Order: sequence, then structure tokens, then C-alpha cells
Amino acid sequence: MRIPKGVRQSRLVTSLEQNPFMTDEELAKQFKVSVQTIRLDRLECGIPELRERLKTVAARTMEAEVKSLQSDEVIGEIVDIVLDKRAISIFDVTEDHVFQRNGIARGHHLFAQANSLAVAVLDDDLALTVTSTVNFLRPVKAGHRVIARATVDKERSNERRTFVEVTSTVGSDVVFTGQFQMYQTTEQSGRKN
Amino acid sequence: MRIPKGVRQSRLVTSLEQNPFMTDEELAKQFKVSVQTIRLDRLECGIPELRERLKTVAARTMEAEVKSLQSDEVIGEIVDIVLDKRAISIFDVTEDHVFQRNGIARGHHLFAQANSLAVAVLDDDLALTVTSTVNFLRPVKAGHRVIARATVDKERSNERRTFVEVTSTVGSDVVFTGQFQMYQTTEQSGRKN
DNA sequence: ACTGGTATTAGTACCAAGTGCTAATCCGGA
DNA sequence: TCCGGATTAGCACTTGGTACTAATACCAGT
Repeated sequence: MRIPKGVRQSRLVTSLEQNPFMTDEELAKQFKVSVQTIRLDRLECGIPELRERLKTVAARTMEAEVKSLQSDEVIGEIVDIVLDKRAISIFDVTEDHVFQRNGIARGHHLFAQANSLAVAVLDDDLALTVTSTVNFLRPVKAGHRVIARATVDKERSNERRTFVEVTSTVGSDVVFTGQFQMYQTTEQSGRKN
Repeated sequence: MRIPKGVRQSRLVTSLEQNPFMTDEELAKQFKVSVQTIRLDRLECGIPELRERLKTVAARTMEAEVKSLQSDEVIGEIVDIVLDKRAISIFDVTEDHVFQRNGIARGHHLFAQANSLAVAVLDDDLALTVTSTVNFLRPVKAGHRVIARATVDKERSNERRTFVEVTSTVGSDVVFTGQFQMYQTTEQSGRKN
């Protein structure tokens, strides 16, 4: 019993987390025990066999690929939209969006949600952001659901420039506001809604 | 010979691209042929067996996860940095970053690069963006290499607020400028939370 | 020194999802 | 009718396991 069982098992776990591709035989060599011991260890730790591990890892990929494709075009899920007037999107903040050090969401994610919404609310094939001023009012953390509301400011808009105001809230707290000046290319005169 | 061999094989390929998790037996049922026929088809098309497919898909995940971890904390690669003074990062725009419709980079990616750089240039565990004004001057397209230069504006900065200017260029063209007002917490004991 | 209990190792039968090979059968066209 | 590609069947073998049983090793307590 070179190294105690418990130590070996916890090393086994971390080893497989890092590299799930190892067979029992390879693991046996690494830990200098028999294959059977590795099997028992996996059994006790509830670690599935190689093929099952690969299956779940692969499944995670497929999901992730679908997700990244979806979430790429628009950050946040648009739940309500009246073209050229207003729109609402929801963005659930996860661990992936925050600084590890302090758990606060990185600003560019909130910007991305607001910017995406500003683009989406304009009924235009080619709406681009020209200028934007944004305020991060309160820190947002993982688990928070950010609701962004965009409204088109008709007063200030003209043929080529459209102003969109975005206010994002978590619960009843306003966490972010932004003004977006957008550039549009299609003719807006005939189009009305 | 219900459907010709060629058609079946090309369907097999697309079928497995969509869902690589199918066994030969399941595929045989789907195409209403024998398992052996599926095997021959795979052989002719150079499609590996289920386990190999899962292995490569899983491997892709692991890579992607490493990549997303890296690129998550900072958007763009920081190539030069003098803390509290200036910093430079490089961000290569790919197809993933542009609107399919017009091939122009979504604004929030340029914002993210600039914002990440503004955070990085401050030698602080807890630098947060408070307010920002940004200008998108020229469209950026896939293949472009965006170089962002951040400089800390000492004049306007005080204990609690630091001003960072970011200018991003593609070649000799300035494509983006941004002013970031940052909140810092270092050297003050009364850290609010 | 003997005993008990845990840990480890060994060995067997079996499974899934294949490869590789040979052989038989089907089926359509000249 | 015969030929040839397409299809199907069958068998041995491989990997990386599960499930189970049995043997052995080792350490502690009395």
C-alpha cells in the first residue's frame, strides 16, 4: 500500500477530469496498481467507463456548438419586440460571464446584450452601431437575470441616424443604461409600423 | 435497391454529421438495409466507427473548452502592457464575429476587446467599468486584425476613478475609439461590496 | 501467534460495437 | 441466360469494459 487508497482515488478523479480519455489499463500503469483496483476505485467513486465518459463529453460539445451558434447572433433571448419601437431581451448571467476574482459580470456582456437588442429593434438589414455611451450602475453577478429594455427615440432620430435607449435591470434594480446611435441604410420613409 | 447506393451514402454522411452518436444497427434500421451494408458504406466513405467518432468529437470539446477559458477572461491577445500606463492587444476577427448578412463585425466584439484591455491595463484586482463612450468609425470585416491601444489618462484620474482611452486600428485605419471611466478599489481599506 | 477486516489481485464469463474476411444470394441489364 | 455489382450472412477476433468469485496480502488488536 504505497499511497493510501483515499489519496489514490482523489488523484484518479482529478486525473480523469483533466483527461477523460484514459483506459483502465493506462490508469493502472500510472498509479502502479492492477487494472482491477482501478475498476474498484471507479466503482466506489461513481466514475463511468471510458466510453460513457467520451459520450457525455461529446454530447456536451454538440450542445455547446448549437448554443454558441444561437447565442452568437444575438446575446440574450429576445422575448418581445415591436420593430422600430421597442424590444425586450433576457440574459441569464452564469459563471462564464463573471470575473473569477470577484464574481462580477464583465461589462462587455451587458454591452453585448444591449447592443444586440439595439440592432434587433431596428427593422433593417444593415443597422450598425455608430456611437454609444453606457453606464454600469451596479455590479451584476452569476445567477442574475438581466432584462434589457430598448426603446427607439423617434424625436432625435432622422433618416440616417436612429437613437436607441437601453435600460437593463436585475429585479427592480437598474444595473445598466446605454444610448446607442445607430446607422441605417434602407430607406425609412415608406416603411411604417 | 430502393434508393440508389450513392444517395444512401451521402445521406449517411449528413446523418452522421448531425448526429454522430448512432450505431451501425440503428443506422441499418433507419435506412432499411442490413448492418453489413452500413459497414460497407462507412468503409467506402471513410467514416470511422462510433467510438472513434465520439473520441474526435470529445477531443474537439476539450480544445474548445480550453480556448473559451483563455479567450473568456480577456478578448484579444495582450501583446504589450505597462501597468497603469498603456497596453496593446490584438484581436483577429473571424466569420464568427460578423453579421452573416453583411459580413461586418458586431460592435460588441470591438467593445469587448477595448473593455478587456481597459480592465487589464489597471493594476487592480477589482477594476470595473463605470461609464463608457465608444465610436465605431469604420466597419471591420472577417480576416481583419484589430489592434487596440489603451492609455491611462492620468490627468483626469483621481483616487476612485481612472480614465482609459482606447483606439483600435485595422492597418492604418482607426476603426474604433472609446473612453472608459473605471472604478478601482486598491489601496483603500473600506472596500464596499 | 492467531484472527479479522480491508485492500488488492487474479480469473472467468459475458457484453457492445465494432473490424476483417469469406461466402452466399439477389437483382437488373446486355 | 449469364455476368457483375450490391447486398446480406456468418464467423473469428478485438477493445474496453461489467459482474462476479476466489485467492492473496497486509495491518492492527488482543
